[in-house]
Amino acid sequence: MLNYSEIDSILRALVEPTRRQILERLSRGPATVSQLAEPFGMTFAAVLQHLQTLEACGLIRSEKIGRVRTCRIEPGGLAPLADWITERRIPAERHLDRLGQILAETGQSPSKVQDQEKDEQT
Amino acid sequence: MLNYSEIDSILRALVEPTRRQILERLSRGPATVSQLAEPFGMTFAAVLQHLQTLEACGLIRSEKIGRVRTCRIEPGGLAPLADWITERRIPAERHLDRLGQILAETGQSPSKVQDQEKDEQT
DNA sequence: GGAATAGTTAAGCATGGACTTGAGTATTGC
DNA sequence: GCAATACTCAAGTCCATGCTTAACTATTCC
Repeated sequence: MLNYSEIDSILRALVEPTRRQILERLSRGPATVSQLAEPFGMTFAAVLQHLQTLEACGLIRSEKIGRVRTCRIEPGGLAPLADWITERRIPAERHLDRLGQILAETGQSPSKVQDQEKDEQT
Repeated sequence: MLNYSEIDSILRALVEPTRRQILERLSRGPATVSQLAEPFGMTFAAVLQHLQTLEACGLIRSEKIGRVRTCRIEPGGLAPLADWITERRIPAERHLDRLGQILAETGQSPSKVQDQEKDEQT
């Protein structure tokens, strides 16, 4: 089973538009904190907080050489969320398949079919 | 290009743990508002607000028959987010591939390779 | 028709998180 | 050494959002 709080921290990181923009910028190549802060109409400190959030949940990685910190995408960072989505899409689609199948076979009312499916929750 | 605010509304919906739990419950089959509210230690009205949020961004669908509203998963609801993730993973991985390739071919320092890649931003 | 049920809406409170300010530290260039 | 650069940290403000309460509507059962 997947780590619940990992998904939580990734979603909390991605929900902020500025952080998504930072990710887009970094997906085109590494950048320093100054370079990342420059295009945004906000303070250096604010961007730094976003970077810390992104790094804390494993979406980016950074390395400080001298006084310069360079940030880059953590390649597998989005994998947990991608997996979470996959896990939630498959049951939903299987459910639909079974529903359609049973309806076609028996011609029962949808409510009766739903009652049947309740019993098979795994 | 993908609709920016669609991703935004989906992420805002998913970031709330209660709403993710509601989705998990619904992925096992349809449920009424009362049924969905029951397991949560919060008021009916609060759960209703979550349901409205989920429906507004296309993650669930609901239908009212008589005085009972039945909710179910909207099968394609997570697709825009899944696509967004895919689009962001591929460039990141391609970048890594190119970096490795160039390093292997030329034996240059990583910083020089990064400078080259900056110029080819599309 | 009237009570019970199922849901809906609006207003207000409380908390979390984004952002700013301002002060501080480490590194580099002269 | 000292000024400039690049970043770091802490405290405080402000606003969005989750939750509650309370009043309301529509439907069903007797």
